[in-house]
Amino acid sequence: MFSPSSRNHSQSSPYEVSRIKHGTSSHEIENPEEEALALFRRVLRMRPLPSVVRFNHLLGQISKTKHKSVVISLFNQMGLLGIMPDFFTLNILINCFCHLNHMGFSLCVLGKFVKSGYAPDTVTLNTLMNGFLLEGKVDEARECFCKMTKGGCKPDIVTYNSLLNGFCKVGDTTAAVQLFRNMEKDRFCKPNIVSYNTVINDLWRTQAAMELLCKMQDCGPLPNIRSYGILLDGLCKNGQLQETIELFRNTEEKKLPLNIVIYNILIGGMCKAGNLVAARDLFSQLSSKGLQPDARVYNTMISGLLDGGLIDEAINL
DNA sequence: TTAGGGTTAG
Repeated sequence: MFSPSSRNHSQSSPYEVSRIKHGTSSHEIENPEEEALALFRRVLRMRPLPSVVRFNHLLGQISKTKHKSVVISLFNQMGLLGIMPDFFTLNILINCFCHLNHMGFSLCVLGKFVKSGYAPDTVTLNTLMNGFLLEGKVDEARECFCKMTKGGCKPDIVTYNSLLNGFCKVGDTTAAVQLFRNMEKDRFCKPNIVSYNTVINDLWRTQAAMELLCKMQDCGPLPNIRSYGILLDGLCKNGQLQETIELFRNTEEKKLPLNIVIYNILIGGMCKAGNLVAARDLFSQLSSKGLQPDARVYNTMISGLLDGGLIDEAINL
């Protein structure tokens, strides 16, 4: 039986936790979470007991409401009634432990998986890796990836992208690029737009980022507005004004849906370069493009004007 | 199939 201490819940019964949280009486069912819990309690009293599939349905529903420790408590109640967990139950349980930062318990369940004769699948792999990455444990995520794929688990695009993002977050660009190359070689799982944007976001200071964009334009997947946003931001940060303007024109030509973030990047870039005329021009274009300036754009424009000594204009903006 | 999950630009 699994019984980790919960960080977020008291020792009340699952149903009580739910009632307290939502302030309802025991007779009022107000949301799907309460409905699932009430149903679970009814199902526990049924004789003969329903199949494990029915229980999995309910556990899955409750798990989606983010009450992971409640799921674990219900799983234990199932055990007391002699309901054997199946492949799906165990994956749900692993997911709950991962979200509660109880990776030790997640690995215990994995052991139970193997002992019961189940082979962990892509869902198990992604869930475990996500658990490690949530804790910032990239090395453990990598080890998990290596061990499980060697053991026959097939990685999918999410497996790769999760690890890619993990490497980028800790600044391990070499590992990220290596993994990206492995994906390019993988016949079954080529990099997609998420993979490209993740790597471009990591390489924005380098020429390699622009080369990746060209590659996308030539061979696909086609870059989206976020790909351009990442690069425009990089060019602005590098002070490459001419390249910024060219790339922006390229974005316009491709008729990609320009948004307020793109304009804020450009306005900030122009202000930084001291080109307040261009910054003001971009700002004044917003309404004609159907875009509503938000607080951040105002902030960028006002800061630019103040830095340029145009105090009255900043006040009257 | 009942389970899981990825970029996140200002």
